[in-house]
Amino acid sequence: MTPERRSTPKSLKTREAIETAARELFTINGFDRTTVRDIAARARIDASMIIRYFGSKDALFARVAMPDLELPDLAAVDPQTIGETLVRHFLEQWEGEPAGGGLPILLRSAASNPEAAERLAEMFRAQVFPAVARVGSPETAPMRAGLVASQLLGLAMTRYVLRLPPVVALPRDVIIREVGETVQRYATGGAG
Amino acid sequence: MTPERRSTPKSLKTREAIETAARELFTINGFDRTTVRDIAARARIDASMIIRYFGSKDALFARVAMPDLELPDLAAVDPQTIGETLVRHFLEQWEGEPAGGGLPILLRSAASNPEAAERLAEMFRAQVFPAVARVGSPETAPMRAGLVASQLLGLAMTRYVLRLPPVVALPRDVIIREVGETVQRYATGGAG
DNA sequence: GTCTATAATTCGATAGAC
DNA sequence: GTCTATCGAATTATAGAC
Repeated sequence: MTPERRSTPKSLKTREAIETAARELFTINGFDRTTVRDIAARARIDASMIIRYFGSKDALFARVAMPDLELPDLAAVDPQTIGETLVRHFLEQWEGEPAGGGLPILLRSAASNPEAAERLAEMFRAQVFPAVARVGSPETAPMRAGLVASQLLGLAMTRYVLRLPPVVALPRDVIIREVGETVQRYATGGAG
Repeated sequence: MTPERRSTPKSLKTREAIETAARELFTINGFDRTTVRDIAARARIDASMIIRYFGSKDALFARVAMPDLELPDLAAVDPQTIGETLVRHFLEQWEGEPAGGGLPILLRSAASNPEAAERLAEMFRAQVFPAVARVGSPETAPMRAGLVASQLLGLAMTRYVLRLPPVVALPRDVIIREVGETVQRYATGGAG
């Protein structure tokens, strides 16, 4: 009997082990400082398997660095709490699952990897901009979304990448309140 | 006659050529993606000269990546305009001189280079924190300074590193007004 | 499907001639 | 003071045995 063609458990397990190890190391050290050998060692397989399964280091990175904010429908929430909702969701995305959602990977690598930077920009354009556009004047939407992005990315940079002590120490509810107020003002164009 | 010992014009010129090239490339590509050969080629000298003059690539990076915000004395300005003052100064620091002040270098490399990250954090701790501490309750100073840092770094990331189009397109006075209002609230603890 | 062995580059850094 | 030549280590990726 030939083995079932629709699923190969052994190789699937190896693939997932590689992807998990890659996500963890890319998140911690960024693209440049993560080697194929490091990933292989963590996944407890041989380095050549990574090339065999994914073709190249770049292809593996592209595979595991596909963030999705999975933003809630902002039209359904109270317009007065849009800021807090965005910040809360953003925090959960970062701190939720291990190696949260591909976003940390991109932020780590965006500064020195043009492809990662483009992908991060694209994610904001595709997910944050439309959400913000819905709650204010269309003509100021790009500006408002850009300001929202600047605050959210700055929060992530200082809290998760730079790990500035006072920002790391901030309780989650304080961040949601304080930064939420800023995002609220940016998103709704409080100053016109 | 022995040549004057106190100054060696030839070597000084070479040193400066190396430092200038290094600043430019570190700013564009970050630490990891900049090779000593790249720097040598841009400075139009041999790669071995860089090691001879600076000892190592790390030492050269440390030499050219020493940012100084040169913040104005915030005690001397109107407390109601501290936010705008901080943002305006921050923008001028970035956009002023070529390869503005070492700050872009650090931001490019901070995500994947722990030493650069530590140095960037130290710069904020040494220069932004005291300035913010002066205009509000001492016990909330770290939190307020951290929030200020998050917004300023996020602005830099989106405008100069990621180059998000709507943030790049923002006129300088709009940034000073909008982001300045946020920084003002963070710095003075507007929400308690 | 997995591993050993290695090719082909590229890196930072060194030695020494001139 | 500058360059040529090169070392030794590390990198991604490949070829082929089992």
